[in-house]
Amino acid sequence: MTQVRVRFAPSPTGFLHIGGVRTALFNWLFARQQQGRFVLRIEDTDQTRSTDASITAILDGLRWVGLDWDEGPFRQTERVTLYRQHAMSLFEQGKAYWCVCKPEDLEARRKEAEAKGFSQRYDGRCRPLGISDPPGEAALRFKAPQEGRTIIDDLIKDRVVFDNNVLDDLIILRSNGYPTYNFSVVVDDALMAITHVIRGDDHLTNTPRQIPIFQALGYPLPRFGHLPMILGSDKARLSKRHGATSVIAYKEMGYLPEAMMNYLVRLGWSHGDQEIFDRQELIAKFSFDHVQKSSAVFNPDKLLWMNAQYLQHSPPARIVEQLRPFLEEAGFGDSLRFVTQEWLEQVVVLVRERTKTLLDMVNWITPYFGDEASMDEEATKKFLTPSIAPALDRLIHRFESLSVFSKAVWEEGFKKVAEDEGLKMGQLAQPVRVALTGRTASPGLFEVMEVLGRERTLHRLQRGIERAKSS
RNA sequence: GGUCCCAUCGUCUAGCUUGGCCUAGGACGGAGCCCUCUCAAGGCUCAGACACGGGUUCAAAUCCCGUUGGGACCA
Repeated sequence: MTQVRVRFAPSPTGFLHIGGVRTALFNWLFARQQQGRFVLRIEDTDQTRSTDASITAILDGLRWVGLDWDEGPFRQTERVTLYRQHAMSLFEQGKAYWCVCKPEDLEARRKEAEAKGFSQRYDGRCRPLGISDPPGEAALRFKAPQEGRTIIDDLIKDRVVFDNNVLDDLIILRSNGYPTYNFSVVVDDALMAITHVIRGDDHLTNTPRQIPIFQALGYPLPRFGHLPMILGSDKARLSKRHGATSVIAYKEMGYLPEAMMNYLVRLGWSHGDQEIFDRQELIAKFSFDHVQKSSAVFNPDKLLWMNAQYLQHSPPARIVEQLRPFLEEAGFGDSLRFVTQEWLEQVVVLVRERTKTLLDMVNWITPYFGDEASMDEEATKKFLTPSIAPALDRLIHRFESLSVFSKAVWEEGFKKVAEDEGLKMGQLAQPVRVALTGRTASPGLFEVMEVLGRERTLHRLQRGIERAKSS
């Protein structure tokens, strides 16, 4: 059994998008499951569109989601001589020929063929010429097979059959000396000994063009697997107008990479009814048998739900780790120096079931920093009225008289005061909530007190009374 | 235009290989109820799909053919 080798081969023409991440993920999962190798290759031969910034963005994106590669990143621009050598070797073996057709002539002939309703492929007129030393501008064309059929036993689509007579002699080396996409891919996949080419199904029709090149070059064929595309809500290919498509944008919006991965893997793959998978489970359970053949619509709502699930169930320490940069960003850098990891974890547990992103979480955590809570005007006006002041005052005295500070004891004290004042739980709870957090919505009151601590709880209640009296 | 791919709730999907257990299951989203100190979370309930038409068969979401509709690639 030879070792499984897969690759992810993005073009560095922008950020790393959702679709690319999913392709990378499926490759990565398969590699890890098979104890194979995951190779990263940057297809940057289109120099007009490729940028270094984009390469950086792609690597950052992959690192963020934790898809680590075993080899590379290799850059195609550093391998151009390799492609030329292979192209020339095909020429020397009579498997490729020089084509001196001018681009404008090709275009004219194509137009004509189109008008007459004929096939628009290259007519092969330079093929019989046998030019050995082209006079000027010339491209090298591959002699594609003209008869027979090319059969792909696809890992996902099963058997796909193409008649070879639809293939034209595609250019492998342009007149400027650069290889074309279909050629450099084959040379790389062959030389890198890729055993399984797992890519988007937009490449499915490229595959019968590539297979004969592998064969002509004398390399063994990899297996192919063509993943369905990801679409936007209007069923068109996912693009910017459907919202954020860069993974890094999701990082910035406060998504956890593990939630992103879990969401993406379920987009096209399933394991019965299971929705939540940790990484090890995914590696163990992943199988091409259960990859969907049809394309899938990206659903931001479900991703948000998935993120909320991870926020609720991940170890608090993990969330704090992911949350810290967001707190810094929000201006809590200084406050962070005065709180313990333990306290932060406690606050995370306090608020997490009402948050869906780390950004949400920052907002929910805000009231627990500092001595004072920032007061929502409307909430203050509504609940901190002069009439509630006596009850709050009584509450403070009650709390102060209690020898222990604990959730259970303070809750008991609170209920007693409410009863004595003839107030329903809710009538006293809302004013207290506003006094403690500045807001009308918060976690359970006594959990809040626990996180604030005895002194700050009393202090904020006192301030609440002042507000109530002066309103 | 040519070639190829695809087709189960609005969306992601289970089921399809090996027809019957499917009056089609789960999840997101939606509606409602319960819980409740607010907001959530959670629990329960409801609405919601086998694209269409032919076959094959005692029996089809499942097999075959066609149609329609989406999509990709080629330039």
